[in-house]
Amino acid sequence: MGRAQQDAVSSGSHKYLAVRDYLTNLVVRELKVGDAIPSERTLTERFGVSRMTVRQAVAALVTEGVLERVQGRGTFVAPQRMDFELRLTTFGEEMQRRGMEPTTTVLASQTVAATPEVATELEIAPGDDVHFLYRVRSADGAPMCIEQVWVPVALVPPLFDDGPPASVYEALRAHGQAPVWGEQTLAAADATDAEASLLGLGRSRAVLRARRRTFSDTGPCMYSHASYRSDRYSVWVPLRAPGPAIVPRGRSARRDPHDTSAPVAGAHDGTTTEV
Amino acid sequence: MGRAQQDAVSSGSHKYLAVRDYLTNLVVRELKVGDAIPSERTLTERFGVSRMTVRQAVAALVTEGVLERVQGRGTFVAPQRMDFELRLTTFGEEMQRRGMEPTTTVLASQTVAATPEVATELEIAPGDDVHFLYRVRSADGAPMCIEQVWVPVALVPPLFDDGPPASVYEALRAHGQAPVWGEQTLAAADATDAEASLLGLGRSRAVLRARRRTFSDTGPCMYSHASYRSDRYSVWVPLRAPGPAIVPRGRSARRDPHDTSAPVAGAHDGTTTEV
DNA sequence: CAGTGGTCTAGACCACCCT
DNA sequence: GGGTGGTCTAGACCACTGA
Repeated sequence: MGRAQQDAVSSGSHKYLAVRDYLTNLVVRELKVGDAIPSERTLTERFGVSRMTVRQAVAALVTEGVLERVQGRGTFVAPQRMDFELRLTTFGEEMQRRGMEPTTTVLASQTVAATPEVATELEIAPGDDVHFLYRVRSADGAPMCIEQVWVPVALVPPLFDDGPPASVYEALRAHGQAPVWGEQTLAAADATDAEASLLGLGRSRAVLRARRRTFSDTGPCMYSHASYRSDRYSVWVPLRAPGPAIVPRGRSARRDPHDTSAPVAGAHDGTTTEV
Repeated sequence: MGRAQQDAVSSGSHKYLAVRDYLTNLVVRELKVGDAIPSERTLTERFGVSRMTVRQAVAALVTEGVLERVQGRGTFVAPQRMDFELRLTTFGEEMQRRGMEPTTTVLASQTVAATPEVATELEIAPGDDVHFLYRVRSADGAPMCIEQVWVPVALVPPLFDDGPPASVYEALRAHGQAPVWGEQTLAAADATDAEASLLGLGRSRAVLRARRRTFSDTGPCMYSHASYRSDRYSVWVPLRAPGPAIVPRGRSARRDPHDTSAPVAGAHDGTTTEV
């Protein structure tokens, strides 16, 4: 390893990664929003690399939204993005970020046979065993939502061995099925009597229903229903201007470049009309 | 202009744009998902440019999610993204994409004084004149949602000169206030009597409420409320796993690189708890 | 004016995939 | 082995910004 002066943050073997990590640390540790980073030519000298290499590092952070370039002036720390997607977080994490105390009442925790709906969403056979968890989730002592969760037993047999986990996502991570992404459909609905009673609803019977599929590297790992009190919960969504969509001509007979043997999801553009 | 053989699609003066546009057309017109594009070295020869230039063009399309590179194999048309954000579209566009016939009943179209709420959202003074449009929007003849729209008169005085426009977004575009992005809060609610009657609700009184701010280059250009029938409308949202956020140390005293004199939106992560 | 990022060249070697 | 993308160099000129 004849690399002598290399920055302490050197990561891996690629030079642009060293530069990128240096910049990342700079942004996290020293700079404020609006501050300029060292110029590309400065970085070129400091790291002894060519300018294209520096630009590759900077470009990566620009793509991530961490930096922004302004021609003629420099490259600056970008104003913090407001998380341009909903995050795949647990109820507990979500509440803690808001400074609220999450609590949970478990109504049921058992193994059941997958209903057709659950089986479809989890891409398993109807009747297959699934872990089932049924909970009321509260924030600062007041009921916030009712949640039903299904996880294929075949995927993670010992998921509930230590009793119902406080966080299913945590449990999945611990068993090598870390959630990677998800999709969720939101709709308004009238609370059922059971929901109204569990949530302590008064006159207002409207609830926000979320049906969520969570995916790990290997496919769907969890399906869940949640009904939120409409007076305590809303969802913020950013909207992007529709660019002139660039869409390929059709599906090729060839396989995917990666062997994503699962069927490719069709076009989807956010809103859904159910007729 | 001594540019002789240049591709017919040549756009602007930059070479990488010519390559990018060539590839865009290729994807739109000839290729299917999973097809390979010409190799980088092939493009190098075909356009008489260096490889870095070709890579810049390809990189742009990879960033957009149109292409994906696979080392050792080639670059391929990516499976169609399922629009990883809600789109900023008009009601009409939305319905037409679903093959439904949109119709509109205008209940009111006038100039009114901004209420405190509207003024706040539009960043104008309470009492300032705003264009106001109040409509019932239907799909295939059945009421779908009720919509109220406010646009500052000072921003686009002649907006309603030709009567209420079929599409406010179109009208804004025509008057140099093209919508660029937006933000929207979704919540469930119980329909008011007026809403129930206009939407033709039966027993189900739940509606999905969307409060939306739409921004043009210069700031907020439109504020709107919409109440959707819960039995005909739901929203699909993708969920990304929370990455290790890279966050700058704090706000700099300096001004933004661009003179975004509007205050920077605070951190936001999708869900909102209203207490 | 000097300094910045934006574009571009004409090569090079490497890691990886497929045959 | 031959082709692909991934990384990298050491320059160059341009467009734009700010003093």
